[in-house]
Amino acid sequence: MHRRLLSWFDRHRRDLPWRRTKDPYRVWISEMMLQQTQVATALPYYEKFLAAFPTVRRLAAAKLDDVLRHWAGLGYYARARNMHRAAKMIVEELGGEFPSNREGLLKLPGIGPYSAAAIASIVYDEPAAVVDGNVIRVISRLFGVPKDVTSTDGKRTITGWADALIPTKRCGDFNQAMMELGATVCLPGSAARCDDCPLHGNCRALAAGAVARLPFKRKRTKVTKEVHVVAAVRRGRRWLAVQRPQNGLWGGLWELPTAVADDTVPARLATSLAKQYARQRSASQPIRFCKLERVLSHRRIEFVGFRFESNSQDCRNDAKTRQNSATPQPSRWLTLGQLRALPMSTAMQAVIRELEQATALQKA
DNA sequence: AATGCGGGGCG
DNA sequence: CGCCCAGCATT
Repeated sequence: MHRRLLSWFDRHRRDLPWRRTKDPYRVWISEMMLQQTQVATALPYYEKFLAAFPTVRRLAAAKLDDVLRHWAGLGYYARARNMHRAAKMIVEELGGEFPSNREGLLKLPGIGPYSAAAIASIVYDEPAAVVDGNVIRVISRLFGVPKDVTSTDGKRTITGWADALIPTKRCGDFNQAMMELGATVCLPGSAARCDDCPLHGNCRALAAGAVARLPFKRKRTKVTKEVHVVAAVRRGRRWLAVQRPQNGLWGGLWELPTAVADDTVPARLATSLAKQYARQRSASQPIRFCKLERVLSHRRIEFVGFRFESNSQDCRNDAKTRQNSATPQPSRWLTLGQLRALPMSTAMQAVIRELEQATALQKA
């Protein structure tokens, strides 16, 4: 496999300016530019940047504004700021010499696992495997990795394969070949050009007809964050429970009066909830009894619960479902035991457990 | 483990 | 236009 890949690389490698040198400074600049950035985008910047800052000492001596000016348009400007800082560190602390191994490179700002391995392997021939987006794609297909590559476990698996594959000779070329394959042949989705791939005989995804589906990535269901305010209103031994609307989240389940917090202060929102559902003109001082988080498939909800003491005596209508214009949802005054018998989301069950503990503590 | 950080390419 | 791409630092 190494032989096939490297001979393919020898024949098909793109002639890129940073491949004509083993100067660590120039390789470093290229690797910084290529983070999250395609070759075609970085290309016009590379020579101009090096013309302005031909050595690490010149870069270190430059004004940050000047460095940023030459970076303008490339994006992720922290890369330029980190490069400037790293250049100063190299000049002032390392006598102008680049760290000559992965370990030392990793200490520089802006150089993480990928860049450290890339520079160490290309410049110093250190057998450190790179894992970038291209390598993730190639390896996930080659070995048919069924795991979500955005997860810690999936990333560990890919890195494990990469470390196992890295040869002791031509390490830099091997790394570049893997990335080149991903960038030009083993393309995302159905753009993959498997007919042209030097490893098509080794590829489990190709054999299984799964190329277009790999690498597997968890759907980025954008998780929205919400704060739900809960009002626990007590009259003697009974608490006010309401039923949620039939449609939507937790449709038809019961709960303590709850509302999605907007900009208002949670305690104020809870107070207005308490007044509305208990049909009172005023409410007691809110006492916070819980703050807990529940993660659903598409949202992360923080429940903030407040307890209220109601002074009205009218609390014996527990069995009856009540309807009125102010509270369109059915509501009941119930003991904790009765409350537990109602269908409720696990989130609301957790809130009520907190409520029980808080009131038990209060008695004790 | 989640989030912010740009800009380019795609359909 | 919205969606996908994907290293590092920070929290």
